[in-house]
Amino acid sequence: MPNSKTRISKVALDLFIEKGIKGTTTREIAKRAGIAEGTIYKHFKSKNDLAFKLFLSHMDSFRNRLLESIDSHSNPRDKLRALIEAFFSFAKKEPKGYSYIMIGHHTELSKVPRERLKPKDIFVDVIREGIRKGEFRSMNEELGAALIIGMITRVILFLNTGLIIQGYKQTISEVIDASFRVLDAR
Amino acid sequence: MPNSKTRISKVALDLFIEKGIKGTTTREIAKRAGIAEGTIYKHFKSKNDLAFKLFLSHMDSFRNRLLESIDSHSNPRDKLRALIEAFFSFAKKEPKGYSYIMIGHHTELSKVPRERLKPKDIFVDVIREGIRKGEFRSMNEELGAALIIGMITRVILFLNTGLIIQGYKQTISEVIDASFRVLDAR
DNA sequence: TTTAAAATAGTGAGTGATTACTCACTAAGG
DNA sequence: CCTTAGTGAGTAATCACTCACTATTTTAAA
Repeated sequence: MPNSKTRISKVALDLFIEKGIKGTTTREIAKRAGIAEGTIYKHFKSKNDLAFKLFLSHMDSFRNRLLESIDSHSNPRDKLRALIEAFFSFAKKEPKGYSYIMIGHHTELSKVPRERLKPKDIFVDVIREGIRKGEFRSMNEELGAALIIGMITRVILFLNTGLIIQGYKQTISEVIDASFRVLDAR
Repeated sequence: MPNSKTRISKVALDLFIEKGIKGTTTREIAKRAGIAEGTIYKHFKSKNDLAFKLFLSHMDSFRNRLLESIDSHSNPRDKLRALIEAFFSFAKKEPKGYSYIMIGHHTELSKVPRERLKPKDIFVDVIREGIRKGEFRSMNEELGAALIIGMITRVILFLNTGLIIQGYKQTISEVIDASFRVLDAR
């Protein structure tokens, strides 16, 4: 019966987003999940272990969505468009998971093993392929990924904080256009 | 003798970056600053007050650097170039201040009064002017600012974590070029 | 200028509240 | 019967902050 474990994870995600990891107490997690405090430690080694496992699971789920989005496409331009759409779609459909990935970026990402495929790597691969095929201008692929991911994440932040009021679809298509302007070979 | 207050601020900045605000204790601040714990409370209402005042002061100093960078220029393209250069320059010359602004973005920015001019607003103003003068393509100015600021901050993050290995100057000039490709009217 | 009073700066032991985590125990499923 | 799941009171440590006190600086009246 993995019900307790699931509830702990759900409640912890809410609280970690709301009050931060350090600002959330194990007592409150237990209370909201309707279980005893000790039960948390039957499933997780520590509060930090819970926070990290949660980060890994949402990061992997995000990365998998990005991977799925590109495997129906063959040329780099289509792949990039699909990646950007999937990025926005994940942020919209799983706002808590997305928030937690962004919040945990500073504290948790450094603990992730180097070999684990991260969302960023998918962008790097697509951009590299695009450069090789002459569709994208020649540049450092990591720099290209930074430019594109930076635009996407900051736009989502502005959308979520109400700074951008125009429609979601319109905004996504403008980000895609801007991305091609940044990357496309002349 | 404002020496104690200065030392508290310096040491707190280091610790807040290293361990987060919640993860830093007043005891440790006092110890590293070489003063008694009670002294902190002669200068700041609480630990959170210290964290917030620190955020405000570095955000203002950053914003002022951006403002200074543009007032020798008159056309929007030159202003934007100057803004981007000043952004990178601040991140390089005051890495702790810059780090703290980025780290406190989530938790502290929401406490800043709406009327206070923020770094983002300067980008919005320059982009708006560029659009009005026909130098930049017509678009939502907040969206434009999000695209440019997103590229800059993510590139700095990649630089700081060693993901981009190529030279600093080369990288800045590529970010400037990319920004013009995003904003320029054809 | 002298000096007394007031305000400010600094101290550090103390406090009550809170913390993550443990442990001896019970329950139950395979 | 043994492993796993769950309990919740208990614990030692730690926390931000206070307070009674001393030291120093500022103020301003004589």
